[in-house]
Amino acid sequence: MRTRRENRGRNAAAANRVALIGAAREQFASEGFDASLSAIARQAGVGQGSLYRHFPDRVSLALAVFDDNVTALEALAATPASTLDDLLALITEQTAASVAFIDMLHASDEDPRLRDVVGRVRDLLDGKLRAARHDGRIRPTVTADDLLLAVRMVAGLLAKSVPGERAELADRAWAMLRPAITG
Amino acid sequence: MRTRRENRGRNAAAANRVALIGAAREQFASEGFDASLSAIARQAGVGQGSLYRHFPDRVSLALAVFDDNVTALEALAATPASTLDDLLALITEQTAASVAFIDMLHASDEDPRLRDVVGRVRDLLDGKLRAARHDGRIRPTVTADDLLLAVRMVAGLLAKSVPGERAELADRAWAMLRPAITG
DNA sequence: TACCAACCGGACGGGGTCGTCCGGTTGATT
DNA sequence: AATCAACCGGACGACCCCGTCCGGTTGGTA
Repeated sequence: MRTRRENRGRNAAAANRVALIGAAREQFASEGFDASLSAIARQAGVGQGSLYRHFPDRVSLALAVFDDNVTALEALAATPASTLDDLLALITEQTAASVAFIDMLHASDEDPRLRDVVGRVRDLLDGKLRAARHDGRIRPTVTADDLLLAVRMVAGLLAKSVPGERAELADRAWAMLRPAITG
Repeated sequence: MRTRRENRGRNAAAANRVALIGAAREQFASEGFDASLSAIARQAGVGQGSLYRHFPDRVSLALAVFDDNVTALEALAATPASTLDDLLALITEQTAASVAFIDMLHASDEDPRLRDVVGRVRDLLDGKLRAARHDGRIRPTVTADDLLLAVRMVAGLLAKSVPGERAELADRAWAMLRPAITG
């Protein structure tokens, strides 16, 4: 929460943008994708006007927040040493950290920008899956869509649970799902 | 949606109650546990006042709606011929039919009445699980809590999906989870 | 210094919900 | 017919959110 005096004037734009993204990250994390935009502006110490000037709609704000997440996933996947399990673990960690990221993974929403995010995640899973088919013990019938389904199941479980219990719940959930993947 | 004239007067109470439960069932099904109470009263063709007179709070209305669901589950479980799979199938069917029932199954909520509902479901799963340990092929380490976890995973998946896709999604989800149960 | 483009905060209108409160209707009872 | 307990619908005040609009501030520039 920034003070209200320092963010006026000509070159406050960049700082305001950063503050908005930070506040949005927190609100999205706890409240989900439908978090109140007013609350985000409030927490950022910024007027409603500035919020809408920087981010014309809720989706563009969400993309600014969660692009970091997907970028981190892509960076991990690009490391040849990283395994499919590593990737699933990071996704799980990210979902545990933010209800809105869970919401984005489901994206039954119509906005194509949100579907693109899911597409990127799916592609990463697909890539690692192909690599793992050779290296590890992967059940041959498993598809990338199956993996995405599993991710969504775990995510949906975490969505409606107390943050403190998420890590343990995720472990139990993956313990049940892993046999279906590794055979 | 009832007409507005027939539900005045001294003995309209019972009819209003029925209309409210019906409207609530529909609204809860599509909007989830947080459905608008105003909308429910509106759809029932009943004033706000009557809604709150019959059901002082949202939970009591939800209980009136979903007691039927749990009763049906208990009836099925009481049939000796019914299997654990039958029970899981009916639960899945009920969750697919109502977002609010999904919400109730998670009940990270503090209200003890909601937790009781989950408790009843858990007990049913526990009973059938014990029976199935003798009859069918059940992995011995599986507990009732594991089953509840699986149910919640599938439910959480269905919660954020288009109703039309739910049946197929549920099938795929259970296909992945079944190995963890039957071993 | 005087100007002004760029940017800002927050008020505002429109819309929704919640829960309460009350005047009005109904029909059983006397 | 007169009464009145039981019950009803919906208005109402308090609250919140969304998205726009505008007067006000800032600081670079001439």
